[in-house]
Amino acid sequence: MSDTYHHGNLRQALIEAGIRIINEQGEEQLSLRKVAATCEVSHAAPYAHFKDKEELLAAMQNSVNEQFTAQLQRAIASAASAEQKILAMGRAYISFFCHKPDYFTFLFGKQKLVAHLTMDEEHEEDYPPFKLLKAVFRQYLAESGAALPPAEQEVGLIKIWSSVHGMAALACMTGVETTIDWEQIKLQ
Amino acid sequence: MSDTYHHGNLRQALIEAGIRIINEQGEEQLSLRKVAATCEVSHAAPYAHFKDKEELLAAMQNSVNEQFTAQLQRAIASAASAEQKILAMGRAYISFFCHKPDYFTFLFGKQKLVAHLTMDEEHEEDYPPFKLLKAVFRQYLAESGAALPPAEQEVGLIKIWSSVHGMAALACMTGVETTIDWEQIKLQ
DNA sequence: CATACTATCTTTACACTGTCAAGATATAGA
DNA sequence: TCTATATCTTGACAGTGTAAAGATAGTATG
Repeated sequence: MSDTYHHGNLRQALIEAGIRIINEQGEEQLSLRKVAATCEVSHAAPYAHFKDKEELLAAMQNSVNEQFTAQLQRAIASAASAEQKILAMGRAYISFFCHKPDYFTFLFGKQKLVAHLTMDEEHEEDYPPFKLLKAVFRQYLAESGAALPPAEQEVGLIKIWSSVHGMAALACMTGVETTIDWEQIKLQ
Repeated sequence: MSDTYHHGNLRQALIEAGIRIINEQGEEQLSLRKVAATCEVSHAAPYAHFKDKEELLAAMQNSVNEQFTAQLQRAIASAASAEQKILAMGRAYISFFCHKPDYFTFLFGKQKLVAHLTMDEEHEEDYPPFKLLKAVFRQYLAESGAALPPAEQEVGLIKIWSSVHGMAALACMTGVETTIDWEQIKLQ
């Protein structure tokens, strides 16, 4: 199969066009027909390369994940110890998605909630469950007598929330809830 | 405006029907027309109560969040210290979504990725970035000389991943990246 | 070279979606 | 009783994913 068939390499072109649309217009604006039109091809042409819309989406995610993995790999290359590598991965992880925020929602979903994850009291009313955790966390800080600066308070809060959230995700999807030792969640 | 107008209380009925559809058929199967049909009402009737499909979705999320908050509140009621409350909230958080897994994806998005968050080597090939973290984490365990049981290994891994993931979400959505002290991510 | 074969792409069609506009209907208030 | 308003129905439209049938162009086989 040649490289300059009817279109050239439509499969790859569709993947790249889809990713470009997501970055420029957001995921909810992505449709098979629009991707096909971007490649100047009929609306049913993608079905020669992908069984589904889902299969194109999966191919797009694979492509993004390759870039993501490459960046992580680059980050740990120069780190000495494993602990350093973990920290470097954390930085690279966040850096990657900060430069391409649409990739984050594309890979992980909506996630709008986390915008409320700050300790300031302005967005207090936004997300009730998190408001509750904030209040309890302030109480915890008071009890433990620690006078942390605001930035560190935020980090502590995020650590708790994201740990629990990640565990809930794991437990929901895999059902391994009972194997988790909850005492491990404790602060510090 | 009476309580037994044409339909009774269509607004509430639509919200409940929508939630039921999500629990029984999944979110991707939810459509305005199907919700309307479930309430035995014409396909345009919801527009008397909701401007958008999005507005109905938001109302449904509010309803679920109310249940969620109530369960968290119940959990912390009997806890003595703030630290105990945080742990109780963590347990209640996970318990809530374990009993209604579709609520989790409904509120937080896809999240299928986290199914790979186990330390067993079977799903190793699933998600390359996470595979990388797993390898580095094993290396870290070896370096630190700790012989943790598998369950605790998983918890450590989840703590790191979910912390970084949660911080990436925060940084992407709010742009507060620079205020975070990364040294805090360290293990323990 | 001629033929058959296969991958690729187009055209047409269908059911389904969200949304809007115009009209019907029933309740509330004057 | 009359009017106004909220609620609901009907009908329409553009856009969606997808399947079927046909056209086209490359590849392989004789």
